[in-house]
Amino acid sequence: MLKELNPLLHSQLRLAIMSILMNCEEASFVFIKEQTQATAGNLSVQLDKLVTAGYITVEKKFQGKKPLTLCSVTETGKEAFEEYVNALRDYLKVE
Amino acid sequence: MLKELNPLLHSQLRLAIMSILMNCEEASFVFIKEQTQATAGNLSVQLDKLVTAGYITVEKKFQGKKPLTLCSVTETGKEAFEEYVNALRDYLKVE
DNA sequence: TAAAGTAGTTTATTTTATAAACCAAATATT
DNA sequence: AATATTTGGTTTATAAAATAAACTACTTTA
Repeated sequence: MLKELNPLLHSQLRLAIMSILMNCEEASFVFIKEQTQATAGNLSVQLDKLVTAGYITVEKKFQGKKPLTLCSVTETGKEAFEEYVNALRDYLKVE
Repeated sequence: MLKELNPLLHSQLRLAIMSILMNCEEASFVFIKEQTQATAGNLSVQLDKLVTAGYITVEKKFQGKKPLTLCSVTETGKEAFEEYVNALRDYLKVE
């Protein structure tokens, strides 16, 4: 029987965000936006959902006079991502 | 840059259906329903979408007096599934 | 023969994703 | 020095998708 796929992670944009954050210590809003080609609005909404779930943290600072939003994945987020990947493997494997 | 994930395949239930069909020659409506734990209504709708996309074929017969709906993946479906898997790999890999 | 089960489909509702509109501050333009 | 324009976002509205509930038709069982 196939396992449930965490619906919070089974979304293209949120998965892309998590994928980026799993591969670096932190990433800015602008960087994630460029990498994912997402609109700012969509990105903002999806980041919020990941924050609410406790999968990422968001820090808002200033770089000189420009706002700078930095995101990074939490321990909970890492675990959820890894569990998702494991669940997904069963769907993808073809003998 | 991350590739687009085929939205028709990036759905838990449709992915599960395709996963099952990638691993056997054909599967019945009832079998897929059991394996996926989907409701009949939801399964019916999602099968239709896969048929419309040309990813699977559905044959309706009778087994004695009971209806028997058999599904199997098409060549187009196999290709789409493999492309999806490849695109997804980039999201999952963590160095 | 009435009730319950099987194998589905259709339709309505809820959830989700996405885009459009908006806001505040900084920088560039005439 | 007012006025666009750009940057870095958020909020809200709309479109699309998933899901569940209701329904159909036929069969089996009590």
